Amino acid sequence: MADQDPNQPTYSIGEVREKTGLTSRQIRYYEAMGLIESLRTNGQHRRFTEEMIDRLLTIKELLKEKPSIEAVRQALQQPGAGPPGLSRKKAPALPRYPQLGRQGLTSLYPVSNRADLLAMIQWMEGQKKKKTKKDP
DNA sequence: ATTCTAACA
DNA sequence: TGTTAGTA
Repeated sequence: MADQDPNQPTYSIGEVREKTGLTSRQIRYYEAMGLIESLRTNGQHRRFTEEMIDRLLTIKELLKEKPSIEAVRQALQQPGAGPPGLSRKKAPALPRYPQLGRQGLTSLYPVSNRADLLAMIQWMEGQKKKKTKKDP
């Protein structure tokens, strides 16, 4: 069988916006809500594989029947919720932003959270540097 | 020109 | 959600 192409094509958020009909705002929001993940370039720009695009299309359809992001997230976790032919072995989609919906960390003690800890630290690093347009 | 995050409407 | 500000 053909192995997975290590150079799977990826698309910018602008291309994904055209392919899915979703706005960039929605795409980013769904990611922040943990409905989907995306790749990042060195400059933090999102990249999407075709599978991610399929998932976004699924989310788009699901939102027509499900009234909440919460409901869509649950529907996505159940097998068979997506397009036929695509089987999800895992559903690694949980909110990654400690500030928004849900939390990024569950516990500090198990060192099994290394990835989450690093992600949070990087997020905090980004916060330090950012400028607020409204300074109270 | 495009995207990113945060914040405001 | 859309839009805007200030960056990278």
